[in-house]
Amino acid sequence: MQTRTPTIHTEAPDTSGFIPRSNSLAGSVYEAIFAQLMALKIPPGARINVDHLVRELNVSQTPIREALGRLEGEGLVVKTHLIGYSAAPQIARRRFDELYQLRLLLEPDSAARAALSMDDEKLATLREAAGVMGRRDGTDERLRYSTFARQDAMFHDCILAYAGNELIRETLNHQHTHFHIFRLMFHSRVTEEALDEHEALLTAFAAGDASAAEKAMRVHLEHSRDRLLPAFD
Amino acid sequence: MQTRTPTIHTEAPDTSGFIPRSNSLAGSVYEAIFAQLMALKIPPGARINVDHLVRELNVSQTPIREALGRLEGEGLVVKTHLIGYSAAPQIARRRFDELYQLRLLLEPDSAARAALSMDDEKLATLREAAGVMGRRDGTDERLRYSTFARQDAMFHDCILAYAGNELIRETLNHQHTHFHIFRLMFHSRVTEEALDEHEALLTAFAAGDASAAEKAMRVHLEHSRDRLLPAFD
DNA sequence: CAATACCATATCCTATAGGATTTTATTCGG
DNA sequence: CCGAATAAAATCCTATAGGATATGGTATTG
Repeated sequence: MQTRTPTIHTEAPDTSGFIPRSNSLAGSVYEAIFAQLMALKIPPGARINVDHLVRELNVSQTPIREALGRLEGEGLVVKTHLIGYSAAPQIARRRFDELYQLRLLLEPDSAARAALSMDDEKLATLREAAGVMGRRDGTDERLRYSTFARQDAMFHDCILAYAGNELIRETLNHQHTHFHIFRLMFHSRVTEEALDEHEALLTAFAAGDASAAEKAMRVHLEHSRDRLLPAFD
Repeated sequence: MQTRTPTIHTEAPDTSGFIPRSNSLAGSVYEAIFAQLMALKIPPGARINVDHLVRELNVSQTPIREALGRLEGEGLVVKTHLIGYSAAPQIARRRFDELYQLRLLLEPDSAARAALSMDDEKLATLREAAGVMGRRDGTDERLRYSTFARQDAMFHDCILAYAGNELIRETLNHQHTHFHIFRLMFHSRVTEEALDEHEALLTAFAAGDASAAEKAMRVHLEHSRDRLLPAFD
């Protein structure tokens, strides 16, 4: 039949010179739902109706179920038999503490390793990501936070990349997905402190000082945690 | 129509007093494929034919695709558009190193925390899991390894449970899945050393000595890594 | 003999239809 | 007025069918 006209061709531009395998419908659906989760269009805990998605994305049920299964495997979605899918529940206080405990075990060490392998090019990239130049005021609060969140995530991810352990990087990025949703829910205000802490890290990196980088990262994470903690009141 | 008779009723006994929602077909299929992966019935890198599974499990394609999607989200299965699904490739040397680096960052700390919250009951459970009594010889090599692998996994998981951080526990268990497959591929022989190292940990736990437990775990992991390293030659 | 083109098969991908179960709304009785 | 039972609707779950694409073998040609 094939009378329908899928409206969600994401079609990644495949920069890395591979065979341009056009992505499957299931893959496109996955990205679409993922985006909705990240943008809080589907809030935490809300039910996800398959039929609605059928009409909205103009695609049949099968690829949607496949995509939802994948999201379930990643922990972003929960399935209950004969009830259906729903977005993963809001992060709880306990999980929040556990996450920062995990970050404190992994990221300071990664900062130290990154410091040891630092060079001018990497440093420049980090400076860019740190958003030192992003201190402009006057923009509205929402855009301001959105910019900061992206920069902060990029900054930390760069450090993990330079540390050289892809497994740790993937692990933390995975958790960051949940974390991002949490932060969005609370519209946590951006403080200038975070940027100062980033600069402290940059200074350590510039000097190639591993132990200083480790310590700076530890301080940064602890402050970050304390800044977000009031959200649970 | 429903003329078929599914042959894979796993039907978990739901010990934890919840509503006895009989698990969905997709869930049963997931468990069946998962078991085949863990038992190396589907070796790493091998292609996974959906039609074969249809005939083998006597179930239609849809729940199979949903289950495969979930396995993909967990990283145990890889999908290539218009090619199909295949089991995740064998763990590479690099990933092996990264895994032990991750474990060395997380598990010693967990051992220390577990030591602090130790009591008689937990200690008894750990002794049980440590397999101190499992030193019997005479059994065949294969069963012997299988027993050890299960005990070792249980032992480490118990420690993580007592450490109190569920997120870390989940993270490591997730990785352990891949690791298990790796170990099975190489039929790595069980040495008595591992059991000695477990006993050293138990001693530290019995004394409630956090730093001793941390150190013992670090030593155990490093030795474990070195014992498996020859597999890459 | 080697390389290329072509065709048949296998496999994947998507769409549609129908049965099973839960949820919700309505009605009746206390 | 409240609670329980019943009926209807919504939703999920599974099965089947057909189109699209890749793979592998065979024949043909240089």
